[in-house]
Amino acid sequence: MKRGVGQGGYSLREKIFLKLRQDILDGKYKAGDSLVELKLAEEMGVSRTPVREAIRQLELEGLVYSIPNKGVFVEGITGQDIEDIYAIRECMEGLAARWAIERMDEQSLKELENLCELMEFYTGKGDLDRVGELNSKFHDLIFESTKSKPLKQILIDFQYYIGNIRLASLKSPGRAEQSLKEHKAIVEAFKDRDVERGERVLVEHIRNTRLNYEKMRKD
Amino acid sequence: MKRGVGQGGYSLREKIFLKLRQDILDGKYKAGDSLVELKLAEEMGVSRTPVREAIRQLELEGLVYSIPNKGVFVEGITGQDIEDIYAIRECMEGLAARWAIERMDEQSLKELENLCELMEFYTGKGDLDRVGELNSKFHDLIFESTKSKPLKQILIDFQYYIGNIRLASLKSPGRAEQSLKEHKAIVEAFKDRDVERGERVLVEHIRNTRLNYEKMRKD
DNA sequence: ACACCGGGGATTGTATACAATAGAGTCAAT
DNA sequence: ATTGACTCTATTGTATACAATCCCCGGTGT
Repeated sequence: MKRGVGQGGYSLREKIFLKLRQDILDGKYKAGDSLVELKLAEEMGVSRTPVREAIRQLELEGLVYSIPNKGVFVEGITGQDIEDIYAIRECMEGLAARWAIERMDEQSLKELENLCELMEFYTGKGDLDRVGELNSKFHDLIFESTKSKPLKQILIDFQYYIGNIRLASLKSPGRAEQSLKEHKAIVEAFKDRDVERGERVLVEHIRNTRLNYEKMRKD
Repeated sequence: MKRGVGQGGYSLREKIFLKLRQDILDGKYKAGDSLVELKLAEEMGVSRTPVREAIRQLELEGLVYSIPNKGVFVEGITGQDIEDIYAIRECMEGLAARWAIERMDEQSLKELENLCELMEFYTGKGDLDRVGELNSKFHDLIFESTKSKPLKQILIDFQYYIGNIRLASLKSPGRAEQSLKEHKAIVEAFKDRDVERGERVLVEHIRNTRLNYEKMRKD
């Protein structure tokens, strides 16, 4: 069996989906660009079939739109979308905090603490890419701990959408240190199983992230 | 060109996607049932290709999960999922109300009012199926008016998920009349462009819907 | 100059053919 | 009887072939 995208436990379709999504989110394809199945297939050394399937999924996620018999076009996400996503997260992360605190087991709590310590370590070293990665894992773990399929689905998707933005935001001066403090406060509240406080500090963390993004956008 | 699913402006894939999703939501396929591409394709008189694409989309929505080279299985939505969805909507519809009131144009407002009047008419006639349909349109119009792609995407999907539940709930004694009152209050607040009040009555409406659902579930 | 119409290329939509894999059942060796 | 290897079937994964559609573009008549 020939392969053009490299192995790794995923099917071709899945790998292509992830790659295309990342490329769109990275801005490699801009809004309005057309994605031609055959062209993509050749670039990746596969047939049209898995490419099509990946595109259908992107379509459902709203990252591309397709005009029958004409082509599919990148929709991308706009600045407005990102603002909206932050606003939505401010609502939903409160819920996430509550459910997670109520339902999280001890092991996950330990893991959360551990992630926070790692973030501290890499923040000290100034390796912000790694910090961003841990940051994602941190929040993913909270989402996972809510044990709520619908909530997880939304928040994880959003997390991908704004991943790059958040990383850039993390690199603005002083933000990484502030962010670390906020994460520590979250861990403390979670460890105390204090729903009220957990909700408050997590929502505040999201708000600060958003404010930092808005400040950054002006420059 | 032969067709086995009937025409209607949609591609085969899209029709199959909608049909499968409806069947899962209707409980025609229960959780754990396996969906075999070839079988479905033959049942619908089409080839595997569009069936596959539809299944990939269902997978992304979380309604089925697929084990490579083994099969795809229905995940469905559980009672817990529905409760979660109501909780999430209670958060998000507040946001939706605010944005919709701020951004809705006069024409949509008129349409909203009109939908409400139609609901009154059919509630009087006791045609609750029709009322349920209008109900969906009513809320869809609000979502649309937020002009927010991320918010729309979430709420419209959720609306599909719980569509059947809501319809059943609407048929419990007295609920239709109560629901109508709440919709009228929503329209009034929207017409006055009163964000505070709009947010309050819409969230309250969702909460009542949820409470009614929970009451109904006990019987 | 301009509206109309038709050919042909580009692109997607659908069907089919072939490859790879997982798992169940069988059968022989111990 | 148990275990281990092996074949065989069901199913998905991928590639390719063919059909339908859209639209650009050039020709033609007025």
